[in-house]
Amino acid sequence: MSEYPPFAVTVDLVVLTIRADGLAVLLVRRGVPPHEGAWALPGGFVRLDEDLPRAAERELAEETGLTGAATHLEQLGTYGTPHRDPRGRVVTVAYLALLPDLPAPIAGTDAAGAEWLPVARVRKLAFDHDRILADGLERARAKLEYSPLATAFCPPEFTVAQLRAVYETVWETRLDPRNFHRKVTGTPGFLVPVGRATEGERGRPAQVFRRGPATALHPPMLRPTTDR
Amino acid sequence: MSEYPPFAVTVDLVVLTIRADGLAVLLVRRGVPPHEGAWALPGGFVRLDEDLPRAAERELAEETGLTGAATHLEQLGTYGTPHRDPRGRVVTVAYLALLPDLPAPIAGTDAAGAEWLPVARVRKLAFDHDRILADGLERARAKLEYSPLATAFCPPEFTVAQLRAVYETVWETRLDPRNFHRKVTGTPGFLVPVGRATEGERGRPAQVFRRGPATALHPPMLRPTTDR
DNA sequence: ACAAAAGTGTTCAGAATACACCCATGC
DNA sequence: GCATGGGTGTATTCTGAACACTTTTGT
Repeated sequence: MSEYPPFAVTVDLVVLTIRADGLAVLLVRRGVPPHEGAWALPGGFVRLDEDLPRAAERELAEETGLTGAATHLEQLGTYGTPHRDPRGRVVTVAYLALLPDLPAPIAGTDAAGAEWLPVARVRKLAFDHDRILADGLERARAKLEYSPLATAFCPPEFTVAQLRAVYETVWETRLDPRNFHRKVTGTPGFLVPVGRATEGERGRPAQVFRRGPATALHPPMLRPTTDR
Repeated sequence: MSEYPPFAVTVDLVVLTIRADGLAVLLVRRGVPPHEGAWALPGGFVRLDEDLPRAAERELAEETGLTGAATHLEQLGTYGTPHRDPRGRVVTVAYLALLPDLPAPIAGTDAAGAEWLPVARVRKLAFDHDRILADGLERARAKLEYSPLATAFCPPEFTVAQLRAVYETVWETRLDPRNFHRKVTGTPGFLVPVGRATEGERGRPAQVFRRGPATALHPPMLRPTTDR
């Protein structure tokens, strides 16, 4: 293989979650050049014997302490402009991960500087990570419409109101609670009732659901027509 | 960079067009090992100073003689399983290209063995190209719904009937010509009338259109509910 | 005149929206 | 009781499917 141009290959992660202050992305502060001190997406080099999704899972585990089971992880795109990394020719495969709001903070992380930052407050990221983050957000927003992906932001068991909060946060809109309820419970395979209700909350107790087996939503959830 | 694991990076192309016998993909017959003699997607190594989309364009030009202007080219996904190529660790960035049916056959091509093959007749491809092709087809089918991509299969000027034929071919369905006409002409930015009509065809002459400025379709075109 | 394809009008069914209203809990 | 949120019913509006029908050409 020495006859072919040698590239370095990395994976970078757009890890999104929903917190009290809105949609947040996991960022690390770079401790070494290039871009020392700048915020960046978590990521790292792919090992020679390692599959790409596995490398993404490994990085995610290293940064968050999560053993990926409960999470959604999908390939977002590949970025390989020649001089995106001053160290040499680095091609990065970006992955999008969606996590529920974690009760425990990030534990056992490599990068001591890892932090959740509300996406609205993200400024200048290292390399081309601004672009990658923007693509990840766009992907997430779009996929809420026609896939059951919103459940990836929820814990294993959740209420319709929690799910609605996900949509409202990611889309930055308000949705009618009554029509939303009818729609999600009426979409086959989206939600399966656990048969239990919440207790100790204000107001009437809510039914508890788990994610259903559907992989696509028919009909899709529709964003209010802001004529995007 | 010598401290990081060296990868080879290639681009592979899923080039689709529509011909009299249906949806067809551009394939080359491999002249050298591995998989010598097998059909494969066109592609090749990315140069060290070359951007990824540019590498894809270059390969497309080499295989088809096209100077990409008129075509649609988008990144499809990246495939990097450790042993997908027996020569070493090769990560390939796949691109999806959609072309109108070319009046001239493929000229000035490198790979003498390049040929259009109806997608229904494709059998065993080299490497993991079966998977890449399947992903490309799925992407194309899905994007016809919510993007004006179907026009990429048409020449610069075309009729509603030609556009409908694209949908019917890619989706393998029949669409009602009358409702289809109303729908596409009523979707803002999809089509712009040239102000001319066809001549010398059977039946009433058809208005001629060009692709409009829209990048997404609202409302989307809907596949007949085969309950995918 | 006839066949063929383009394009329009009309009807009907189902989906989205808006919102009145009732239900079940904590305080 | 009252506030709070969960959930249902219903009228209205909009969209898509079905299809009868008219228009404009070639033969």
